[in-house]
Amino acid sequence: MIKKTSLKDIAHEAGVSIALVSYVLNGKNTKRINVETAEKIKQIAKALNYQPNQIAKSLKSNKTYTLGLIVADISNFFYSYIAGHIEDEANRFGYNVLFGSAYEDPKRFQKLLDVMLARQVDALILAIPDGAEDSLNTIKDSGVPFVLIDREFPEFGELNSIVLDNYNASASVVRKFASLGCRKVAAIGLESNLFHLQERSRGFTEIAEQILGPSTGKVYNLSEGSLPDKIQPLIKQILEEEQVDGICCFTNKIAMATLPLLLSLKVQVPKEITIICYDEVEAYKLFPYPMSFVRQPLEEMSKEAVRYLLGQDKHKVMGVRKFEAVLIDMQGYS
Amino acid sequence: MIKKTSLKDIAHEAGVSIALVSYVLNGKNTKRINVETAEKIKQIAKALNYQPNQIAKSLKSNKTYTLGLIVADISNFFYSYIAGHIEDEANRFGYNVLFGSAYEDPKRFQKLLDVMLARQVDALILAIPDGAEDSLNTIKDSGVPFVLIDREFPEFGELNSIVLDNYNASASVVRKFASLGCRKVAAIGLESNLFHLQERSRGFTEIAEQILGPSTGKVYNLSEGSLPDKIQPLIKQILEEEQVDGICCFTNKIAMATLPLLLSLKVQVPKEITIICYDEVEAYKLFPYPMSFVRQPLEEMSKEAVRYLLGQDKHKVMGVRKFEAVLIDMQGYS
DNA sequence: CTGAAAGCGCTTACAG
DNA sequence: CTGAAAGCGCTTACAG
Repeated sequence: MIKKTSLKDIAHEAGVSIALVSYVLNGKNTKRINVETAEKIKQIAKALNYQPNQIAKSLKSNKTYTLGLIVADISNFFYSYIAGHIEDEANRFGYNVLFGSAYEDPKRFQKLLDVMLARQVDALILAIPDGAEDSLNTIKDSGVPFVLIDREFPEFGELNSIVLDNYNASASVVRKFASLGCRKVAAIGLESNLFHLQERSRGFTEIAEQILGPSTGKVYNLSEGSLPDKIQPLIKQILEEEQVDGICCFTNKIAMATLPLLLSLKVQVPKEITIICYDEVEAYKLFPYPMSFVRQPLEEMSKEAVRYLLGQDKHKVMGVRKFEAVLIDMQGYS
Repeated sequence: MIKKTSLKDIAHEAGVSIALVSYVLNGKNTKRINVETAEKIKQIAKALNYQPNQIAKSLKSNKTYTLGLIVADISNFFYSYIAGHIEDEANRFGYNVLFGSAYEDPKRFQKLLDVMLARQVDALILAIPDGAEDSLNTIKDSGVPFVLIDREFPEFGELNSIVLDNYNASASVVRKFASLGCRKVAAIGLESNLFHLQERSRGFTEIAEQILGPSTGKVYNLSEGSLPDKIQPLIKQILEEEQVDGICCFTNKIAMATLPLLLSLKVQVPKEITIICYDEVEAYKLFPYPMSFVRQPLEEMSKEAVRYLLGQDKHKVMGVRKFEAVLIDMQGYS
């Protein structure tokens, strides 16, 4: 019960060599093997409930059929949704997924990365934190195929990256605001050097300037940790002092801090303020007022990452692949 | 860059045996080794950026430092939250987590299980689906330490399980309804033989009978797939024909189908109906009316599972450990 | 048609 | 103080 059966056990039982058992069970050199011997071996393997030891296989083949996935936080729906689709697609290729959350901490990220490389993962899908550019060297030096997801680092050349076209997404957010009659909008973002967030800001400000006029699209950045404390004064400031009539939340975390606040402050949505958020969460279904959100094609993006890594093309350079967002309108129930 | 450095490389470079390098790098037999040789070896290891191959280590040691986690659906917050805490705690023990979603499908579950066992995971944390009792034999025969999470199978003896005290949780739900003045309540559950769901039903019906009177606590079960279609007629029936004044949703999925419906039907909460849901989700923060929910101590439960498996006690039988729920009141913003 | 042998990268009891 | 050797469970070129 504790001892697992190995090729040796089967070989012993069948009175043949280990090599032969290996050939039979793997269906190799199959034509030159005595049919009866083969049958007998298979019988015994089944009877002993043989399960090949993947560790031993991996040592020989240098393939672990394991995909390493490092996200910011698996308990954030954005990443768990991605993780689910990555797993599904990986399974299709006979792969399993080893995951880790780096919580946007470069040290934790590097540690997870080291562990995954030591475990000889065949490929990596990574949401690299801000400030972990050093880890890029580890990754490149390892020679393990990788794709960055939801992150890009243009200053490091054309790294394989699967990202939203964030500039464009923000542009369509601003256009949506304009079409809903907004005159002056604001966005709440995160204090971060991450390029994809910068792009959100840049698109927001530039397009606001372009279609609503100068200084109509300010972006206010908070640190993730200070959200609970600082979001309320910020919202008040934006609404009262800045006379803004449209707010865009740049992440679902920010949205989940902002929306309850609007409810408790009894701000009239969308009469006083129009709301557009990045990233779909189920929670929006409970928000009683009309709002819109930016949907990333996450399923497609996840699967694309896996297909690239496990398909034919892993040794070609993919470079940066941008996906277009879809803006979704929600009516609310008020 | 592609070729990883091995003990052999270091040994060659240092002009010593592989064994010696292994001893030095693992700090074994350390006192009987020439200090200078040791230093030299360490230098070279560092210079060549040596990372031990875990696969080879595992083959020898029969330890993979991998924890297998099979949940119903990683993209459901309930499980991704658990997964996050399991990972954190596992990391603390030097372990990594291989995960899979079985989507409540016994075949998928068995397949994931087989793969994880073939990969020689050191321990398993499992949310076994309804109808996958056969897999229990695979698990037991493997001899791999395991804990069921959020599931229990009393008909199979005292399997290690970490669960909510679901009977008690439902009891406190009913008491809460009563204290809020409800006279006749109903619950919406899932068509399933899973014991923990049965217990929720049993506690609900029995305690309702006890404190509100006969036939005051019916449970309506829907299949997960039919939720989108059948929830609306069911809610209408419950409200209009059955004259119920309190509804309990037995899972967060059911809650996320029911609550938006109440909004769109403009049902007055809590005037017409009082709502209590199982399992916390962030979304409740956006629900504009007062409601209550059953909070499972998931962090503690997750960590307990890991500690049992990776700590001292893994070869003792843990049996069923029940955790008590906490009922949380939410004011809403209406 | 089948087997002995080498080897994947490590560890460790044993011998010197 | 150090090394040769066996072995973890597999695969596979080679020999017969």
